[in-house]
Formats: sequence, C-alpha cells, structure tokens
Amino acid sequence: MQQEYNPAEIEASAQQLWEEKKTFRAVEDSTREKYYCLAMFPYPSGQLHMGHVRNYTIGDVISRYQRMQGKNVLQPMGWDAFGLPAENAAIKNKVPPAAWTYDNIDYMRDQLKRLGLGYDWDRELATCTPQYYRWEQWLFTRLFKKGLVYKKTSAVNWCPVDETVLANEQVIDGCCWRCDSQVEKREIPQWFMKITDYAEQLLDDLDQLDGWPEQVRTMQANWIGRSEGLQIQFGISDSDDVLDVYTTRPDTLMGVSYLAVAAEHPLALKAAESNLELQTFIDECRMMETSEEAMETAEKKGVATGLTAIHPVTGEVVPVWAANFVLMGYGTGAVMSVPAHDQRDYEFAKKYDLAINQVIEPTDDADCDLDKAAFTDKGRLVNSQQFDGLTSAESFGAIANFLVEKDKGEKQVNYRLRDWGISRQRYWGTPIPIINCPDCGAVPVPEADLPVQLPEEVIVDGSGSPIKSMPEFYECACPECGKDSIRETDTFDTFFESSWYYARFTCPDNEEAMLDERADHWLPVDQYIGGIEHAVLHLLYARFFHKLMRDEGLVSGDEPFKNLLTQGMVLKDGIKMSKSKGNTVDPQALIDQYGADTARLFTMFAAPPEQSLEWSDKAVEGSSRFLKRLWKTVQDHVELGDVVSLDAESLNDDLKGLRRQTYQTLTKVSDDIGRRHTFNTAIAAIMELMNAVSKVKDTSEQARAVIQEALETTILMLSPITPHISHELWKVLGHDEAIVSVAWPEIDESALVQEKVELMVQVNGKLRSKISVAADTAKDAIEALALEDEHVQKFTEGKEIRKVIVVPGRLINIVVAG
RNA sequence: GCCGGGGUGGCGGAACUGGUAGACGCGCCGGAUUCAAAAUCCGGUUUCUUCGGAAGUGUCGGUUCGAUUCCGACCCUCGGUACCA
Repeated sequence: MQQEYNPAEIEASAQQLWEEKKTFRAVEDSTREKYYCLAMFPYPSGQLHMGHVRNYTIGDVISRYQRMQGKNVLQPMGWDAFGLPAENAAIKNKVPPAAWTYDNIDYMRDQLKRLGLGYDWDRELATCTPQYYRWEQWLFTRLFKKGLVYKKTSAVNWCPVDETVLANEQVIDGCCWRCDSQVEKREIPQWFMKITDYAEQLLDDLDQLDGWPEQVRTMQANWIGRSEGLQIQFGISDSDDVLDVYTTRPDTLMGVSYLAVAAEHPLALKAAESNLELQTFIDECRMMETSEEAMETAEKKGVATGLTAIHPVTGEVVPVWAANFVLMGYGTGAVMSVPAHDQRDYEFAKKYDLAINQVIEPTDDADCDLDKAAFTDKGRLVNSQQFDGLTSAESFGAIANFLVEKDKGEKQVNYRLRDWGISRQRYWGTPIPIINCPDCGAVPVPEADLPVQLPEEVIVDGSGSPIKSMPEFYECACPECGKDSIRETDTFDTFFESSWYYARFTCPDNEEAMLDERADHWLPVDQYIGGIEHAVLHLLYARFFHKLMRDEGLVSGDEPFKNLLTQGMVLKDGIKMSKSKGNTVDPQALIDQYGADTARLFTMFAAPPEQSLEWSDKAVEGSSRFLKRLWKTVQDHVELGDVVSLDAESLNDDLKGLRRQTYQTLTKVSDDIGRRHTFNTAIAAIMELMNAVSKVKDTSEQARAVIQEALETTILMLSPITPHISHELWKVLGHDEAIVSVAWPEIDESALVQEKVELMVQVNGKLRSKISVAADTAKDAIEALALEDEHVQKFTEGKEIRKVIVVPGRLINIVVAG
C-alpha cells in the first residue's frame, strides 16, 4: 500500500537520524580534500526571515553537493549577537538585551534545524559570550601595542534632548527618531584602527580574489579609492599659517580661483572669532547629518572667511572660503577650487560670483563652453605661464618638480578609505579593553585580566549605556601605576565580531588561544555566501582582520574567503525585507504548511541566487506540487515490482532518448550546481526530466530499468536541495545505505551520443525552417540541404544569394539580396 | 551626489561564448474526473494578423549576415554610502 507524502513525518525522522549519527560533524582529516562552506551568520533578531532561508539553503546545497563529491566539508553556524536591535527591544519590552538575545538564539536555532541544514552544531558560537569576545579584546591590546590603534575626536550624531548618540539609521530627516528633535553633530574622542596602513594591500590583494564577483572587487577598489596627486602648500596672507590641499588635478593649478576649507577647519574656527556671518555658518553646518549621502546631496553652501591665500606659483592672492561640502575627516580638510575644470567648483563659483579661469583646452573636438559648464576632461594647458602647451599628463611632473624645488608641495598617493572608527557609545557590545589613568593615559587591560566582561543583568531605558553609570564596572586601578582610574565604557563596533568569526569556527573550543593550528587546516573559506549589501563594509573589514591576524602569526594566508557568492536580497513589495522596515515574512508558516523541502525548493527555484527575489506567498504551490508528483511517481514505479538490470544496447529509440535526457540533465545539473550556482535552472532541468519520465507508458522490463535509472539520478541530483524527501525515496527505491553518504552519480558518456541534430535555417537572420541531419554531416551537404528546403525557397526564389553562414551544430543563415 | 547591480509575456524567470527569444514554474483559459467542489490528470497560453506573415527583450542611436547579449547617450528602479546588520 502506497504511503502519502507527509513532509512533517519524513523530515523529522531524517533530521533525527542526522542528529543522532552526527552526520555533519567536521573532523580534521588530512587524507581528504577539505571544503569549508560558510554562509554569513545571522543577527538573532527573533525569527528567521526569508533572506536567511535563502542564504542558508544556498550554503547547504553547496555543502551537500561538495560532500557528494567526496570532500571533507565543514559547515558551521553561529550568532552575530551584539547590536542595536537588542537595546531597542530592551527599552520596549523591559528585558535585558542578553536575555532577549539568548531567547532568540534558542528559537532560531530550532528553526534552522527544522530546515534540515547540515551544520556541525558542535562548533556553534555566539559573539556576545566572553568566550568569544575575550579574544578580540586580546587582539585589540596587541594591536594597541603595535601602534595600529589610536584615539582622536570624531563626529557623531547627537540628540540634545535624549542626550544620547544616534546611529545614522536613528536619524530621520535630520531629526531624532524617538523625540523628533533636531540632531546635532558632536565631536567626541573615539578609538580608530589604522586600516589605511593596509589600504595598499587590501587593494592589491583584490587581484588574488578571482573567485569573487567582479562587481564586488570593483566596489571595494572604488571604496579604497587610491589616487595619485600632489599635496600643495598655500601660505595664508599676513600670517605664518599654511594651508595644505590635496589635488589629483595639478594640471589645473594655475586656474585656482579660491580655496575651500571645512567648516570645522581650525583656520575657519579662528577666523570666525571675529566674523559673525562665518560663525553663524559654522553653527549651521553643525546641524548637518554625518552620513556621506546627506553631505553630498545637501545644497552646496559657503561663506568667505575673510582670509586670503598666496598661490604657490604665481604669488597671486586667492580668497579662502568655508564650505559645507569639504569634509574635515578627508585628506587635509581643505581643497583648491578650479571652477573652470570641476563641476562642483563651477556651480559654487557661479552661485557666489567667483572667478572662472580657463587653464585647460581640449585637444580633441570635445565641447568646451565655460558659460554653460566646467570642462572636466584632460587636455592642453593654456593661461598657465611657463606650463603653457604641456598636456595634462606632462604638466603633472613639471608642476610637481617646480613645487618640490620651492618646497611648496610633494607627490602623494591618497586613499579615499578612512580609518575605521570602532568606538560605540552603546551598551550591548564588546567592552573596549582600555583603562584611562590620569597619569599614564590610555592603558590596555593586561592579558591576565581579560576578558573585560560586560555585565548582563542591566536595565536599558534609552538614556544611554547602563555601564556608563555603573561604578562597579568603570572604577578600577591603573594596571601600570595602580592609581584610581576609569575603565573605557564604549564598546566595539559590531563589525569587529563579524570580522573574524569565520576563523574562530575552526577552533571554537580553544580556551587558551584565539586560534590554533586548525585555522590553517580549514582556512581559507572555500565558499562564502552572503548578502550583496555586505559587498564593501563587512567584507573589507574581514579582509583587514585576516591580514592583522596573519601579521600576528595566527593564520598564514593573505585572504579569508576564496570564493564569494553574493546573494540578492529577498524583497517584499519591492523593498528589502528587514526587521527595521517591518516587512518580514516568517518562514515558519511555510515550513509548517508545506515542509522544509518545499521551502528550500521554492527559494532555490524562484530566482538565481545573485538576483533579488521578490517574495510571493502564492508561488510556493508549484514546488510543493512537484514534490508530491515525484513522490507518487516513485511509489507507482516501485509498486510494479523488482527491476532487472539495464541492457543499454538493446533499447529502442524512445528509451535511448530517455537515457540520453537523464545524462544530459546530470551534465547540466552538475555544472549548474557545481560551477554556475544557478540552482533555478538545475531544478528546471530536473523538472523536465520528470515530465519526460511520466510520459513513458512502456512497462517492459527494460523500460522499467531505464526509469529506475532516471529516478535514482533525479533523487541524487535533488538530494542537496531537498534532502528529506530524497532520503526517504532513496530507501523506497531499494537502497539500504542512507543517501547522505552516497556519491554524486557519474556521467555515462555512451548514453549521451546523439545521432541526429536539428539545425535552424534562417534567411536574412529570420528563422524560416528547421532541418534534421546526421551529426557528422559535412558543411557543404548541410548548405545544400538548407538551400533545397521548400520553406527556405519561398524566401530565396529569384533572389541573389550573397552569402551562406553555417554555424556547426546550430544554424544556417542564408543572406539574399533585396 | 558618488560607487555597484537590475529592467525580457499577466507574474517569477530561461537563453552560459553574438546564433531557435520566452525553457521551467505560477496564473489564466478549455477539457477529463466528480452528484458537486477541492485535489489530480490532459491540452492551450508574447502581441497583432488579411493566417501569408509582421512586430517584440526600459528608451533612442550604432556595430554585425545575425544583438536580450557588444558600443554610445538617456530614463526608471534596487543595494551601499563608513553608527542597521
């Protein structure tokens, strides 16, 4: 008697078996090729959302496929557990962030298990545990001693009413998200990591990452933004002050008509003491948001400082302006402005009636009308005294030499990349292991005193981090002189934790060291999978951390992630599904109604992994229907009794055709899963094979043998995607060994041999006919056959045949006149 | 603003190296089954059409025997933009 397809039952039993046998436990084994597959770990927000389902299913499909290829697969899972949402939930629900987080982890772990994901749960870690974060505190103190960490003041968003620092996300249209008051910029001392020391390596090593998408490498290269230019000194009139500016266009130096400094620039602040208009402007700039987007899209404004500067070549005097588009944190906080050859300077000059001096003319027929717009191309220098006639490229060296000789400038490589500000004025994060001594200054916490443990029993009410008002936390003695000191109460940016977790998964149980020799066994990660939204920040910080750890002797490779798959976002109503936008779909209902296999099949089938996937509750039915049909097809087949062994030679054309399709499908699916990661087309091909199987009405012994082969191949091909139903049907087909230990099937080349091929016949590029020819037909014969074809002749009759193009195995295009 | 994607039937998508545009699935339409419905099964489904064909992959233009694919300009949309993760 046939059994009904009951996902809940077969999924629970397969999962129980995997758990009991510890099927997915990864043990170091030097006799087998290792494969480390990692999907970006989740923030424990409460429930899984569809983005997680997609991310982790992709990882699981790849892991299970590689396992079937005979690799020793490591696939771990953990929790990126520190962060802002826990504090928000704490305020709202009056629960300590730790308790809320641990509850969420318990719930979400269970959800992951119910998806049938093949993780080595023995390696699970959560970044909010001292066992984890102690090691990044340790590394931080090492880097402190190496001089890779420093403190400087930097701007944060400040809500004057709530008296708290706001994340960019908490600033809505320049106002506080909670009290709606106008947000201010405030300069406070913060810790920085010298990622710029590694800028060159981070850029150069992108070349090693040929397993990364080109777009991600491009984005990182642009983010690092290496440029070659000149740092040029302008003297300030009637003063000993100098103003350094950096430019990538020294060829336009002779066209400088003003200099612009940031509103917070020391020169501007000094000038404002006796200039009320300037002071008002500076105060106004203080109301701006700190995000790059806000600054770049804001209306460009400025005020003359009243100061003038001396041009280093001509000695002419140019005005110095304070402008809101010059960023204090970038370069020197000052720029030279050449309105004739920079569009932003041009608009600013038009607005404030500043001079526009042309010094570059086009060398080709490019448009150059300075009444309409700046001319920003490179060209030939004019109105540039001794540099006239040089091209932009030639003038670079000439102007550099001139300035170097006069001690007024030098060549400089600059990076757009800024040092990484890692201080957060928040509670739910890793305490920065520093003690501030009134005599010794900032002193790192000695190794023996680590970890600096974050108190977990706290009340968070939105009025700032609770540890900032806990003397029992911050009162301490200086490790060097013993004097009463204050412990740092800021915490690390949560990107700190996520920058090295991939390495800790190799040895999460080590209580003596951050990493051990197992790191070099498993690293680099062979396949990393995560959202495209992490293309720059997380992936750049993790690459940076890897190099830091390498230079500490903790790992030996240069790069953490060999291959990268950036999955597209799961959208709902056209926008990113996210907790903060409140448009998440709980996949639990999906699993409850259809089972994990349907959820997995649907998410893999709905779109290729790198594209965004628009969620639709309705479209799941088809995947469920397919699995039901597969179930029934196998059951019907098995009910007909035992199957004899296959005699491939004796088959008729139809059965040979089905065998060919079986192995064509296997070829395609192997390539789609193993190389292209286009699971959607792999599934489509499997569906086509199933459609072909169900069309076979032949119940002869050999037909049943061919069907058995097709079904076994289908189930093996599906097993990485829908592991539970595959597990069950493999048994139904008569196998004792669990499918999870069965190898990926081999391709039978002899089944692929094709005697006839169908060729398209075009006339002037339009499809007019199809001809079927033997696979080895010569080109001339094909051409003749095509020209004889009656459908073709209708379009060639009485016309001159100019050319015939034959693309072997594909098509013939006959080009006729008229 | 800047950097990087994407735009193909009613919908999700396929076409991998410039060579059959619309695989596979959803939805819809028709039929079978049923007392009836659900489920299931079979067939159809880009648009227009004088049934010969013609048009068609965001828009406009270019290269080519041939363009969804390559080049140029533009429009729309999504992600990132350094304190959301």
